[in-house]
Amino acid sequence: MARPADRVAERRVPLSKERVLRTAMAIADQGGIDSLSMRRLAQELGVEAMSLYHYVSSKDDILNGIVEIVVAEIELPSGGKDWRAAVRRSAISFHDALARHRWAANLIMSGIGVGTARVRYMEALLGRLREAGFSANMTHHAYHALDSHIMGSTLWAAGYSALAKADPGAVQRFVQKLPVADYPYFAEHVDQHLTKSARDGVSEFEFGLDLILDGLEKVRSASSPRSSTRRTDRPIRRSRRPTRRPS
Amino acid sequence: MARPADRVAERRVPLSKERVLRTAMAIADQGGIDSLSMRRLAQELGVEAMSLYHYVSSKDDILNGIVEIVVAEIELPSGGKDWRAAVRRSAISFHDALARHRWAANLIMSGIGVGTARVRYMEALLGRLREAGFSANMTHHAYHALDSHIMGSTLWAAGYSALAKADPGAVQRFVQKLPVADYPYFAEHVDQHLTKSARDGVSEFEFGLDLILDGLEKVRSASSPRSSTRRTDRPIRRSRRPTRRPS
DNA sequence: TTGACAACCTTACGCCGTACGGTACCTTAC
DNA sequence: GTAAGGTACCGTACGGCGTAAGGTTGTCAA
Repeated sequence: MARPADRVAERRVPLSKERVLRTAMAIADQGGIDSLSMRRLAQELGVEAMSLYHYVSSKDDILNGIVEIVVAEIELPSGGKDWRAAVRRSAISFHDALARHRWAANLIMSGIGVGTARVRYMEALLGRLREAGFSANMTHHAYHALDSHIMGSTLWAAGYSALAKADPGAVQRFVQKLPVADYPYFAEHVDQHLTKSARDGVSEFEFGLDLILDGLEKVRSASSPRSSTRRTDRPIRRSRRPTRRPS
Repeated sequence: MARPADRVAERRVPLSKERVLRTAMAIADQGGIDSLSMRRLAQELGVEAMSLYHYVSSKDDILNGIVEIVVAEIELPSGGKDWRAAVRRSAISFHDALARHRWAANLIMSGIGVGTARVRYMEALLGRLREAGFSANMTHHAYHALDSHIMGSTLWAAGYSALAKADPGAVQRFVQKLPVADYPYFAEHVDQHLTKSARDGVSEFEFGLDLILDGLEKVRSASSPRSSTRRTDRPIRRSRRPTRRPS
């Protein structure tokens, strides 16, 4: 087809895993995760689908990769006296990252692999909690309470906004169609979503987050009443050596 | 190519939307939501794929339908004085329903339609909160805090157990492979998941749930001080009752 | 007997992920 | 100069997916 000279001149940016992942993210950001197919991605890169397999091992590899990129965007909790403020900021940063890439939360939750960025985030948050005086057990619970809230909250918002984007006005139509007399509270709730003024400036996410943080602080101060910060009463238990047979 | 007589004798249970949905649920329960395809479902019913379209309008219709069935399994919060106990029981019931059908949480969160069972559940919970003395605004926030926690918590557990089921020992191998010295807290966290004894009998889900409920009760009793003369404001202890539910 | 109707099937289209096997170009060695 | 080998990319094909369009069969009322 094209003469060698043309082709040489044209395609001298020879792809890379980085570029593949960035483009995949862009597609997912724009058209949703379902619009990301190998063929579509290849097309975007001016290449055939199978060529991508020189840089990634499968589509799952791509999905893992773009999730890692999102997780890497999260601001890790800083050190210092105020554990609450540090954790709060990190959680909001997490929330924001997921809001920027609405497909990410669903991917994270659907049993995808844990990459280095994810481990680093968890390590930072867990460490920050331990450092603040939480016991190992309490830290475990605190982590999951925070993580659940972040994920659940963001997933809901993502689903809602996806629907609102796909079909604006669908919510109004839906609520007008149902017997309001039978579901007054539901109607009220939907109304609150439609008229943002009712939400008094505090997002649903931050409200729940503060609820959890307040509860945690109470537990923390109750369990270590006088000690200021470093009170690692228990040494960090090493992960068990292979007591079981290493496969 | 069976003869007419055979066919008449054999297939005289002529399908129905109910039967289609039940079978779809069974497939999803057993092999995960990805294993549910129209062809597979039809095969299970001894029928061709296109025949299903006489009972459902699309695959999404099926997904909506099975989600509704799951939601209908949730125990609605009962009336009475103790709003906290009522909401708590309902939340745990929700959690259990999602645990029985691990694909459901992901479907609910991915922008699927809201059916009557879902509306009924929301109405009951919202109404119960209002009745307990929460303001409209507070009820809105409380609902989302609870919902986020239930969804987030269950989604995480679903993903984790799906991975553990698909490849038992993957977690151990993963944690042994990473540099424990660099990620001591992460290693500790994983260890806590592997040795359930560390979890002292209170599930991650219930811990977070009680954190939220305690926080809500505090807000409630602060905003309506006179109505809290009942004994409901007991100290923040949670009942140590093990939520046993043989599935 | 006829004809309407419900229940179910056949075929086909355009997607999808990816296994397998090329081919074109670049670098390096002789 | 030329041959070898590696890197980057492409063509073809397979089995699966959801579903549009239309065909066939069995049942039953008129």
